[in-house]
Amino acid sequence: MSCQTDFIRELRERGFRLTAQREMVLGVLHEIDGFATADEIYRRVHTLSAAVDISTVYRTLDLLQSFSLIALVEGGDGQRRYKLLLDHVAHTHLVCIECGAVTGAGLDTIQPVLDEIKSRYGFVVDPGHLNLSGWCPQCCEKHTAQDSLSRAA
Amino acid sequence: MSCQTDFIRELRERGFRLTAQREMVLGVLHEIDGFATADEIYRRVHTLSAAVDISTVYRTLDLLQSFSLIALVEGGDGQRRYKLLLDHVAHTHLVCIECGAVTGAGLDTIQPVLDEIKSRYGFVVDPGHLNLSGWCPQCCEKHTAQDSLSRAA
DNA sequence: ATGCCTGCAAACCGTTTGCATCCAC
DNA sequence: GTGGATGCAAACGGTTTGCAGGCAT
Repeated sequence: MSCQTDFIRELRERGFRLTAQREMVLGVLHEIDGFATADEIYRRVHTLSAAVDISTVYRTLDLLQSFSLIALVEGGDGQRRYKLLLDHVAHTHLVCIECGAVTGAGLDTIQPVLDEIKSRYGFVVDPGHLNLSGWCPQCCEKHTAQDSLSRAA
Repeated sequence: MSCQTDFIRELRERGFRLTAQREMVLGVLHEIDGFATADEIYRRVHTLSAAVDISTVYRTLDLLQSFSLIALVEGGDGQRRYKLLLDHVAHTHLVCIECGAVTGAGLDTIQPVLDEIKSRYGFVVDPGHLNLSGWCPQCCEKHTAQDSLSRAA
């Protein structure tokens, strides 16, 4: 896996050590191939080896983040969700407010917006946090149905 | 203030009561006219009347949210920030990952992106959560300076 | 008078941290 | 052997909740 070798190379270069725990966290992230909470990652790792602590998961996630190997979104429910960045292309993530589901989106139209933001406000949008909140098709349906109900009441 | 009357009307209509605490929270939100954490709001309210609890602030914010009178962003620091929605126009907010500062942005280019998302993914972006994370001009400067330092090391 | 709303305090939960031990180097 | 990494457990901080008393209606 290229991210695996990336990770090991980064570790070596910066003088960090390669441990079984770090390999397992990375493996699980790769296996999930999408956003997952620290707890979900922890539980997956735990099935591989019971002797892995949640704090180690957090510390490894911090490490991966410092290597820019993962993206994170702040879920509306107060939990952070992590995802392996398999490529370094800017991806947009659509985060559902209701159910927390995250969908990846390839948007051709987003770049001009980012350029506009940079030139007008000097604000640099982080490609690793390119997230938009709203309602996924399923919840959107429920939401609008609810709205018309409460409006009728 | 129109939001004040909106609020009172909503309260009356839904059978809720108008209390001094709720008025104070709304007043402070109006005074701030930008994003603030629950704690910041609490402290401002506290100067007006020492006998107001943080839990009441949270409960009032929940209420305001259910009335769609406030917007909220999940800060990168784990704190939520709230803002009175004075108009119902879609505003974009630029949230700094480093310092948590929030800047409002009027973007002409954003609408085509939202349309594209809706038509391609059926995902409806919430105008109240239209936030982009990244680095504000100040932190951006620090960040890039740090990067070149660590790269040099 | 009624019951919604509040203050208080404790619980909650995701995340972080201190420290003794362990193991990759 | 040495110091970075781990597991354990406790602390932390923002947010939520249960409950008895208070006040808007």
